[in-house]
Amino acid sequence: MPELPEVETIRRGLAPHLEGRRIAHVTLNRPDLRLPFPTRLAERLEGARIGILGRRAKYLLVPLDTHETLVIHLGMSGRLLVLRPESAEAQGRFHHKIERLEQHDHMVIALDDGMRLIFNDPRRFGFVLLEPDATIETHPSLAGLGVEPLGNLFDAAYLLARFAGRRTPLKSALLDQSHIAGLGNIYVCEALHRAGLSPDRSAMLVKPREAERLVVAIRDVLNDALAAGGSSLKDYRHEDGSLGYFQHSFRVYDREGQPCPKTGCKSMVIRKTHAGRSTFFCPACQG
DNA sequence: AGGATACCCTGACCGC
DNA sequence: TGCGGTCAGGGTATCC
Repeated sequence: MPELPEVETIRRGLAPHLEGRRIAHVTLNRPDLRLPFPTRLAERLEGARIGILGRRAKYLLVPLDTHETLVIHLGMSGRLLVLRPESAEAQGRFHHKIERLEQHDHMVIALDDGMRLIFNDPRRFGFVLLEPDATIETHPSLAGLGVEPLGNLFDAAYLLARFAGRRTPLKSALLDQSHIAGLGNIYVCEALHRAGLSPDRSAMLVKPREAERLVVAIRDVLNDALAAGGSSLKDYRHEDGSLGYFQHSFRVYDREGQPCPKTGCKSMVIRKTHAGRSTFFCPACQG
């Protein structure tokens, strides 16, 4: 489920429960996810106090007073839950269909106030790193990441420079984390529609004025998603990172065959694949 | 070297 | 109800 807005929403949701807490106990229920768990992960975490949560692209950063940072990537199906040990919520979780989730609770971090942070991931495309603070940015997984799309370094000039000479379709270029870090398949589709640009355009052929539109569209779609996540956060009593996407805000994603939502456009959303991933777009108003 | 493809894994869904 | 095929929001290894 997680692209940048979802990971950021999870970060905000987890922060009040984790920051300042000490890790009491760590349970690993298998040796690996997509990657092996770091060596001696439990011992290195236990006793550590958690600092201010951060985020880089789709990575959640959990700094510790041991001068190491726990890095969590949720992959496609990863979820983070915070549960009270004996709460009604926990009981409900067990007695309802969600009990199946426990089957994929791969890492459980018990805090000094009794709360438990649970990393659940059915597909196990997620992974966990534990690295010294000083070398986080140079870790192979993070070293090649491009700019944050909501940061000051992201603008039309940057996009044009990165796209120069790239024949790849615009859709693929936007998904490339080495250009813009944090966009995923959904928000790329949404941003292209908002900008009125075809996913099939060669990246190198995007004009300056179009790049401006694209930057605005990307920022807007991410900020809208963050606002939606933020509003749904308020409704959570036991904090739960698994907020999901704000379904109703999608204009083209997963809407194959439905009318293009752009005012005055009478065409239909179609689907095609780029580099193995589905792209949803309007062939009429995305040129 | 850049760009497309295969693959990791489980679950949901659809048509038969 | 079951079975097979398809698809899924990500990242990386490996090919051309």
